[in-house]
Amino acid sequence: MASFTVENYLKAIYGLSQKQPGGVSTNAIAEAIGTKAATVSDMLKKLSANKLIHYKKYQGTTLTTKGAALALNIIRKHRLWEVFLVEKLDFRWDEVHDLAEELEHIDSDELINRLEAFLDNPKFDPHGDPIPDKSGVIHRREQVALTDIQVNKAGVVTGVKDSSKEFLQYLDTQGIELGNKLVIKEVFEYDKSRTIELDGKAMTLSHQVCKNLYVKTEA
Amino acid sequence: MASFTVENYLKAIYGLSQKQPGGVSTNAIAEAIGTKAATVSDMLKKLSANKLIHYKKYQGTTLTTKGAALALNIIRKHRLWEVFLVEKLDFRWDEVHDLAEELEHIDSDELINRLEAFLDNPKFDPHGDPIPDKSGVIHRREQVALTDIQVNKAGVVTGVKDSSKEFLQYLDTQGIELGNKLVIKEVFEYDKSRTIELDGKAMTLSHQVCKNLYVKTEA
DNA sequence: AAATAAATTTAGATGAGTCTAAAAAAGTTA
DNA sequence: TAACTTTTTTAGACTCATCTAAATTTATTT
Ligand SMILES: [Mn+2]
Ligand SMILES: [Mn+2]
Ligand SMILES: [Mn+2]
Ligand SMILES: [Mn+2]
Repeated sequence: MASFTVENYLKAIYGLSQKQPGGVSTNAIAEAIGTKAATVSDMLKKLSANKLIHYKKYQGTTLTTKGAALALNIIRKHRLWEVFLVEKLDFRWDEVHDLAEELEHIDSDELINRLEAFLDNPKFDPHGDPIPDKSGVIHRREQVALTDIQVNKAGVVTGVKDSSKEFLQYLDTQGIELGNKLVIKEVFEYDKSRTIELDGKAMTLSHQVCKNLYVKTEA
Repeated sequence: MASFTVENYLKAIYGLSQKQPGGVSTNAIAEAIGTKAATVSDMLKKLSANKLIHYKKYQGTTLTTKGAALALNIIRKHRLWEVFLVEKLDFRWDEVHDLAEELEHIDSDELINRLEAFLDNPKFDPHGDPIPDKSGVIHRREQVALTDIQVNKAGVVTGVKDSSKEFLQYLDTQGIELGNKLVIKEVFEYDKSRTIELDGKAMTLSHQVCKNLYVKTEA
């Protein structure tokens, strides 16, 4: 029903509102979508007219219930297609995002529900992000960044905060993947780097890397 | 690279040129795409400027090598997605066309080649239409319409000429599907209907139906 | 509280794809 | 051949999504 363009705006606003719950700025949307602020202003008027966002000039915007439902369905489709690409077509986790950006716009609930069943109802995508269910409900996992756990605390790698190709490929070079067990061995205050033991193997990770790696710690 | 719209024009021209090898008329394209002749005229100028078609005003159009290659790749994607939908997601053969119309525009050779391998390199789609290979080569099957074989001749159902929902669903009600073995028992000259034996079961088929059912006869 | 800077919106323009109505070309019939 | 019909193209207008440049509002500094 909604055009590709509208769907992309809604998805962008949804994503940004996770960080800026008070209202997403025009500039932030422009940057996320790769367009100009003037273009965004125009579009916000249209989205508002269609009751997809709450919008008052100069005040930033938030999704309406209707807008959020649409955004979540697109995210659901994006993540399920990513699972398909990795699990069934053997793509690597750093290769699937752009394809999913296209596939997410295929308009069929029946298709996505069958795909979900075909994939055995996965709850997380290849980057550890939760997959909204048919009603748009997301079950978030309790997980924390590696920077937030103490020395000698153990955990399992459950996701990435930065899912850029570059970061994912870096993790590949280090042999780090979802499901790995790790323990923090030492924190160097100097540069906040950490040495860890990952499935028995010792390695050093920069602060930058630790910030972007999520783990679930054992109760 | 080419827009959805351009891809749909190329596909339509390709399809129509199978019936009208001398050159496809503006009106025929308009009807196939569901648009107006004026719109098609405009588009033909653009396609011609992009060297995708041969075009002289008032003379009808044919695809260039470049245009045909693009069209065949879209057809390849369409048919492979249809196989996926039927074989992996358990859609019926009368349900997949519209979804494939969307999926065919996903722009990735890597994706479609992996999908092809995942499906075990099928040679035909769920309606019996041949799937072009990576280079755009189509291996056509020798098959004839049921109207073109003699009494007591046996054959195997290999495809449909009309792949409308209505016809496919009619075939479902009669239990006719690809792979069925049949023999023509009798032809009634009055209305050109035929009685056949299909996997042992006797039935009568109208001329209309026989025209649109393809079979491969045993040498 | 002014002045300045930054963010946002408006104004006006563009290109893709579409439409209706009118003109032109091609085809058919008398 | 001339008249009529059908097909195709052109002309002009519209929507959607975008842009640049200018105006306006809000935020920050002096
Ligand atoms: Mn992604
Ligand atoms: Mn998108
Ligand atoms: Mn089809
Ligand atoms: Mn299409």
